[in-house]
Amino acid sequence: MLDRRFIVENAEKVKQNCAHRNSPADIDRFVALELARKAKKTEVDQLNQKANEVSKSIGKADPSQRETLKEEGRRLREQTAQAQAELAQLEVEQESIYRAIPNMSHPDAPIGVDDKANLERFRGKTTPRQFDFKPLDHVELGEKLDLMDFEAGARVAGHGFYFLKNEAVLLELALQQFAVQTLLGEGFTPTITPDLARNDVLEGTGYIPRGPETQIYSIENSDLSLIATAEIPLGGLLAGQTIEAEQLPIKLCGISHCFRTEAGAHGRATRGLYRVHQFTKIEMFAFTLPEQSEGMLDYLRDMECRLFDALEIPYRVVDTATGDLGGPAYRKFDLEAWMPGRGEFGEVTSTSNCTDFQARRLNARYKIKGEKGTHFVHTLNGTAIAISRAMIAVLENHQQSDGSVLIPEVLRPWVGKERIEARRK
RNA sequence: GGAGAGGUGGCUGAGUGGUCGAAAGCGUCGGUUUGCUAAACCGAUGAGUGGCUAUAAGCUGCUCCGCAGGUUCGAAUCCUGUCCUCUCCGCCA
Repeated sequence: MLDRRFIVENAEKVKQNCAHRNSPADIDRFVALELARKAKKTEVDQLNQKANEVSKSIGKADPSQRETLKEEGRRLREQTAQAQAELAQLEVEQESIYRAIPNMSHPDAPIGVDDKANLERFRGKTTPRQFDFKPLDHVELGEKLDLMDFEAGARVAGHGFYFLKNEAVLLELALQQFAVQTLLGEGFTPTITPDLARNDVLEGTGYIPRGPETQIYSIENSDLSLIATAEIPLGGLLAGQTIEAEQLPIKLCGISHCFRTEAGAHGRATRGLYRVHQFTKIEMFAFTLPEQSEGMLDYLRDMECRLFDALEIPYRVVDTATGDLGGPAYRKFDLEAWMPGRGEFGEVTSTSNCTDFQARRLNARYKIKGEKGTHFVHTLNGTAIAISRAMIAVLENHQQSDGSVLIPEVLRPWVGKERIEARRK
């Protein structure tokens, strides 16, 4: 969330930003409520002050005075309770608007209401291959090479679930190893996170666990949900904590399963591994000082480029338009890999600078030695490798005319072979 | 799953109704001492959020002792609920 005072003092800017980001939040109403809230809070404080004074005096008072003072105290506490109730009412209304206000946007982010305004910034080192045969998509490849079983997945858990088999399993583990080892070399602390998290952690990171549009599976009779990304538990890592400024930046690598209901996503791009309910993801996450976050975003994006360049996968880097940023992101870059089977680019990574938007809700702060007070950290997240989508790109880009798939050089140590041979069934 | 113990400031830990935002120790910061380091000694040292003054510093209100309620003029302290942690037992990869 944004700073309340910032909203009041920059109402016009915030309003314009909301327009750019398709947010219906009523900023004028919010500002009015904020002023009313402050006034009411002052009233509550003053009543409390009087009541406290009376309460304190009773202990020292002459016994004959006590009953009169008690009566006075009772009366003041009643008034306080009344004012407090009014304050709470204001806060409830304000909160619902507050939650709908998105983060501010980076001045260089392309302005536009949806993903059509996204701007391609540059391309990866690998250029798309010219195939001298008709490339298959990963589902066909998977079937021919016996790498995935979607039917069995559906029998066991429904549409959107799958079994990985044979080399696909080796490939998944290899992609994990490759990503983790690369990040390890860059000083990221590797973690395996819980795959479930409390709903307040979800909310702190900007995910909404309930409601008709939710992407989140929640666990019945508990306040736990399955995580949609390791960003959630990693953000929660410092929830409610205050750390020393010199510990920043903190670079984390989180390995987790990700679960998404994909509500309302039926129809397009649901074939195969592209849009599934469960996948493994290696995620990068960073806590930084405010002045470090812009540089860190570039760094995370460059890490993603490095990984996909090394996998010899063609991609483009897209600067996400304001209307497509979601709530918490200040700026976001996506890598879209070329997927020959689909004949189009498909999103494989996404990295965001959330500035202090998540930190404020998570209450993650830092303090500078020798200085009074605390400040909110900045949080950033970025996909290192989302296995299912990376697997699509690897299989489709590295398929050969004889039906086999060449394993990218960097994965061979972990796959243990250089090629997935076409099978003779 | 069963039984028990406990959640207090950066940490350890005292505090059972008013003088408690909270002892003491550790840590941290500043100073004295010192050839240097260490030690010793002295002093300072929680956070959030408003207001006043304002270069800065400062002054001041309110809130916060896991969280939410309740009792009371008054709650870290009493009551209820809830979450979490730890120990033991059982079960289990």
